[in-house]
Amino acid sequence: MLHVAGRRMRGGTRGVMEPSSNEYREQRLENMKKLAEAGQAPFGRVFERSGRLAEIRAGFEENKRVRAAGRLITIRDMGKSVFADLRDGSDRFQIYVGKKDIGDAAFAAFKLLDAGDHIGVEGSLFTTRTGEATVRADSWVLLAKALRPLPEKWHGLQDTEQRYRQRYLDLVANPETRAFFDLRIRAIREIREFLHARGFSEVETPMIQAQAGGAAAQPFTTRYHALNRDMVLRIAPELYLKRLLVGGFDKVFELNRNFRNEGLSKTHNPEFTMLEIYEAYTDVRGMKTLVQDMILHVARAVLGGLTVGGEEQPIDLTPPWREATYADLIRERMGQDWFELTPDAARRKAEAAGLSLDPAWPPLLVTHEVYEKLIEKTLIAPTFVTRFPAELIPLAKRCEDDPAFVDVFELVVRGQEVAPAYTEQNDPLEQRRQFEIQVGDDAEKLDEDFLLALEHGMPPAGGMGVGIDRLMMILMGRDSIRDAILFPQLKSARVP
RNA sequence: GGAGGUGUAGCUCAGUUGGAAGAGCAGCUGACUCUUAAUCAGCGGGUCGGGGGUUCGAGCCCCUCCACCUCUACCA
Repeated sequence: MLHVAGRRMRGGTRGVMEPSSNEYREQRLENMKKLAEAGQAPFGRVFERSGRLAEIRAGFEENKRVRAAGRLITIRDMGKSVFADLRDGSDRFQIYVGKKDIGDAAFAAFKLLDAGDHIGVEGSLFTTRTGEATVRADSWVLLAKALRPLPEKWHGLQDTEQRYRQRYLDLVANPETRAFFDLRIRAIREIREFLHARGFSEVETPMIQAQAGGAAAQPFTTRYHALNRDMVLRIAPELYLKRLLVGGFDKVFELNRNFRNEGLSKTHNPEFTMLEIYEAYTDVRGMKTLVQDMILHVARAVLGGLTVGGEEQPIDLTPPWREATYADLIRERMGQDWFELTPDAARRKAEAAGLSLDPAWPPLLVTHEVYEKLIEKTLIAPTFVTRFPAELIPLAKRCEDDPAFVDVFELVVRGQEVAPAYTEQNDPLEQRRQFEIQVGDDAEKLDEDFLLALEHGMPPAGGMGVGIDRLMMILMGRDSIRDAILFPQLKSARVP
């Protein structure tokens, strides 16, 4: 086996990813052997450090004794002295290893180290002639040998496939990747704190369910052996969160993974992180305030301001955000008489605008295609699109003044749907009718357990879902969801 | 699922009309006690994604398979 090295797998015979023997690995194995002979165990154990490198930097004092640990990133060998950079999860820090300081044997052994190795050093802090804070080592210990080289230091790791398959290399080699995920982590923490501060309880509901509900998507199926039956992974937590409303949780949220059995695209990953929020005794207008406040809070906390999305296409989140009805947006794009046109005339007009339409589609779907293909992607600044046709959304309540529409909004930013919110349907009889329309003749698919819960009385409530991966894409100006997820789904490189 | 693009050294990339596979970084050897992409001298390193074909000759042309990227389809 040659050269696989985690890069492209060999074609036709899809090899299981296995260690390749190459020159680099052989050399490092040789160095490891020599280090062991010099008394350095290649895979060490605990090393008590004075602090992370950022803490050592913050507490810098000339001649202060410190113990520092990290990964060797670069090594600048000057002969009888060596400068090298250590990196840990917090910072980069320079160390200096001088032959006179450390002794001939330890110095010779130090030269057997390779970039990528983890070491610990003990020594005193000083400032170099060029003004850089540095640890002058008087002893060092190997903590872990790296048998493979890290990606190159200038260009980092560019190969998209390798960046996703071996994300750890991307994280080591490309600081901006690490920075993105640090911000994602921070944003999620801020969302939780924001909701906790407003009295919401975070809950966990089943991911393995007998029946998929709460959205219209294909589920992943799985087999529960002990019960001898097929189960599905949830496509949404909605119906369980509503059961909790019945049970008396009047402010709840869940922030976790959903699974949808769909194709991959730059905006779709089959498992994605979703925030769902339900609050009793409010409605979609309560959700509007909540989501706006929440996104503003996250933007301020994580990015320090309300201009988001990076430099290429900055988006100003300063409120108030635009609000427009679905029908008005359609009329704005397709003409004021759109809803008075005959179905044929509307169809011709949509086709003239560049859409290709399925002949079987009723007027409602033709109109919705106009919205999805011609309008949504043009909404760059945050926009609440309200009052969708009732047929499209079976889990929401009708508008009080016009039952043809439901009392909902969809928050669209940068042409992407970020957060749908509803005044939730709490009438069990009406909910049953909607489900019956949805499932048609297949009565077995009716979620009787959920309807039973509703019959015990669900308080009126506002509910909302926020796609966290897409929210991060918008905040950070990334075009691909694969850049927003640590380990995005890829086709397998392994033999089944 | 469909269309297009891409795949060359560990990494980042060149490679002309089909005519002897290259550079930088990394690696190895040597020099060098304040470097910052250290510097200087020298040396190795290739299944050109896999398989098949055309040709005197293929990294380059053809077929096929694999992966990634983009568009598209599916997706409330």
